[in-house]
Amino acid sequence: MGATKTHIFSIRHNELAQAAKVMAHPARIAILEFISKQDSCICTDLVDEIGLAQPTISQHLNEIKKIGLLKGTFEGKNLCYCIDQEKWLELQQFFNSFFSSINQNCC
Amino acid sequence: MGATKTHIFSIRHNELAQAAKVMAHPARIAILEFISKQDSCICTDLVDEIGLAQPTISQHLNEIKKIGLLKGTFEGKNLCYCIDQEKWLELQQFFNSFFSSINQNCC
DNA sequence: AAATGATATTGCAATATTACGATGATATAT
DNA sequence: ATATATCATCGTAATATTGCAATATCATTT
Repeated sequence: MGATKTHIFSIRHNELAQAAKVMAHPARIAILEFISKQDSCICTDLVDEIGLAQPTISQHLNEIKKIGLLKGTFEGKNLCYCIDQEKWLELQQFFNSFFSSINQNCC
Repeated sequence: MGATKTHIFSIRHNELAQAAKVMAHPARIAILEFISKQDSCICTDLVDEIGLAQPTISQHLNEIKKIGLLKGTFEGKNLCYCIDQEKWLELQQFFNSFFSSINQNCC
């Protein structure tokens, strides 16, 4: 017990949930917003900006990276993380079509 | 350790994250979708439809209720849960404006 | 080549989430 | 009134998430 029973749900439902999960933490919301405001983006800036320890920021970045929302250079010094525009728009549409599909009223 | 440091984030970031959290589980996505398709909605239908135990469905419904997404009759037999249209649209706009604000490209 | 600076990884503790059996509450039917 | 049906709550086990110190990695300086 305790683990989400992903196998009983559709792929679409699982994917939506997984995408939502990435945004289900204020740090990741703040990170996405901060990165979008910068010309180039380095993890240290984020550590200063957000106020969490560097490993924690790194972990959050990884969660965002996992679903393909970040692109850029990922190795070495002075990394440049950027939001993948294409993926971001795809996600926006994904959410929007879900929101739009829930529109009937019954009460 | 272990708990989200909500106090270091803005109210807006916390609210967005909290709303995302509600959708960050496939059962809750499925529940929202199922309810929107029904004329009236009873928890037992959901138990049959989703395939989780009744207390688990009840818990998930509660998470959705907490952010005000459900309205209807909540006591007695044959409950009628419905999605609050106003709140749902509000949430859709909230997400949409967040998605739209992340649109600059740096790489 | 050693030092430095920036990010990643590991390991672990604290807390949150998920799930369900048992039980409780409440409304309707018999 | 008793039985039944439906949903809520409690208690608890299993698992996931969050956060950080310590450490590792890796590119750039010196």
